[in-house]
Amino acid sequence: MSSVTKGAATEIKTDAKRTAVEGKGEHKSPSNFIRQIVDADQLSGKHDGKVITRFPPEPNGYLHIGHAKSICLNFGLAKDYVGVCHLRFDDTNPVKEDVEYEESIKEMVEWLGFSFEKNLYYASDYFGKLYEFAQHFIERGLAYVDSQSADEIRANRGTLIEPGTNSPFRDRAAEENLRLFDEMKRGLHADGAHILRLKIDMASPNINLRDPAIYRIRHTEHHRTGSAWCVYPMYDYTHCISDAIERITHSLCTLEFEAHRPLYDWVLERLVETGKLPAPSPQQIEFSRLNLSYTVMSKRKLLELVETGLVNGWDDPRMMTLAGLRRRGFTAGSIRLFAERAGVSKAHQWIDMADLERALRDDLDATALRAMAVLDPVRVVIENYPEGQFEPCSAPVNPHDENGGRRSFKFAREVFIEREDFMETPVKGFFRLAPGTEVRLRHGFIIKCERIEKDDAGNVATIYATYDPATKSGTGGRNVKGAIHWVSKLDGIQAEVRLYDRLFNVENPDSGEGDYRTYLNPHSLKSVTAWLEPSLASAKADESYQFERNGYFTPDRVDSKPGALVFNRAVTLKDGWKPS
RNA sequence: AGGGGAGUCGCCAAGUGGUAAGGCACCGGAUUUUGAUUCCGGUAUGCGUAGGUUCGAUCCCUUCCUCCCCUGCCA
Repeated sequence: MSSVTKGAATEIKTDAKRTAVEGKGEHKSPSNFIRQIVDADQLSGKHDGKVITRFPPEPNGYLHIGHAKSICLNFGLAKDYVGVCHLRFDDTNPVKEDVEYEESIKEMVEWLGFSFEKNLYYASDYFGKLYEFAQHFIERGLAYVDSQSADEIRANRGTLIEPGTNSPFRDRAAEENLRLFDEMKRGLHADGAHILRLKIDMASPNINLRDPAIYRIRHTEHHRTGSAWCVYPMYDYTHCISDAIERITHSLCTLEFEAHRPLYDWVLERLVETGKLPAPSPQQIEFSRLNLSYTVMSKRKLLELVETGLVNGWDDPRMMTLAGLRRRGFTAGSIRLFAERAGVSKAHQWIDMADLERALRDDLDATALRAMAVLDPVRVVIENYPEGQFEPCSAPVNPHDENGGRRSFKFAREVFIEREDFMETPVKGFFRLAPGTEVRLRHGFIIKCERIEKDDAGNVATIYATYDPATKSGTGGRNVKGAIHWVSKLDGIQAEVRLYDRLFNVENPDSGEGDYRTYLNPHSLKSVTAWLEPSLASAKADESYQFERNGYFTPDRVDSKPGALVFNRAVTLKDGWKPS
């Protein structure tokens, strides 16, 4: 039987491969071990051909790039198999959760391009059912109320190499357990006075099976159920049951839950065998977490960065939160592309920040609107161009889109160019502007540097040049090797541009050697006043621009206002110039 | 009386008995009014290690090594 399954699965795989090669339209994701499991289940008809996954965040913080991987995996898998993916809030611990987080999570999942309108669930909606099931476990002698203190329980749990010892309350009669559990629920006991535990095996080599706690007393308002409950179910007990209630077929989670799977299965098996839950049960499958170089990802550290003011909030453009990435100028498409390129496996994944940046460039090159902007301006005076006149110039809004229209700007006597596009004594291979040499002002004319003027500090203050009237862009005249961007003083506008760099200056600030905060990059944010071409005056947040030869920029969704624009640099363009 | 996982190119990652896909990075070359993009071409005699089985091993068996996770009334 297994060989039949295997052979057929191979055929399907071959099919998928052919589609990927031939298919111009629908994009097939690459194979991975999870898809193999799903393929096998499809073949055996285990779930009647259905694929139902879920993304189950606890609303206790903001989503980051690591969550994006999980979101793309779960929603992507459902989409590819014509199934559905639930968004389920795992809201079982009211002391840590808040609607603010819930709203942010929903917003970000939607932003990433995934829909959950008809598939929004809450673990808290199952509190009633979960409580009934707990009584059921008690009645069957599979759960008991433990009245030991937290310290005692910890001490009796044993260690990694020594078995635990049974609680003195382990053999309480079912009736008494039921009564106590009811009292716990009715608020008759203080936090910590009692706890409900599954009765499994205190000597199990898997510590998760040493009578795990499944209900604790918490006299706390829950953001959805208010004060209806004062006992709250715990993760291991809640998650598997929630999955089963929703008929999740494949429950994907990260590697650290591997040791919890036997518990996941234990709970469900016992509920299925008495008909409390339907078969087949969902299957938990673990994959490796995403780690990114030059950043930290743990909720605790992210929170610390925000609270100590090391960054400006959860949506600081340097943060790897989804809110931060969006504000920085990352597109949803680029994050989906990144997640797909990263892939899924059980091996530890250490991905370079450069890969994220590369995905953004790849996504934006095709669609970003083009404009010229001079970030570090130096003045150029065209001495043979009369004052008070101008020459209209234009350029495609997007060179990859012939129907995208054109933008206009004016060439005039005074323009600004990038300081780094001029060298007084050019190194070998430099083909921009230098004394006596020519360069093209992109979309404009060829100019020649005649002489320069310096300020008291010895910096170039003004470049005096002449232009060749016969070389206007598009007229088919002669050309030169270099072309640089520029903005004329006549119609250019000024704006703040924020230049971001990685937040940390070491690959793994989390390595454990010293405080990660000592590795903060002091130059992660630099603000400049730039000259922009006039078409940028109407730029809006959520629009991505390529500042030609510079990088991709987007108006800051918080600080940018009409007339007082603020742009964020999401990423630079690749710079292939290496002086040699 | 510990248990559970992972090791395939610089970074990811397919393949799982028939002689190492792909992406990113990198290196050439072509085109280019963005030193971008695009396009062509190149890049693992090798799959942590040492043995074994086999006509044939990344894949099966055994040894060893390295790394990660688990002792919350967090998820």
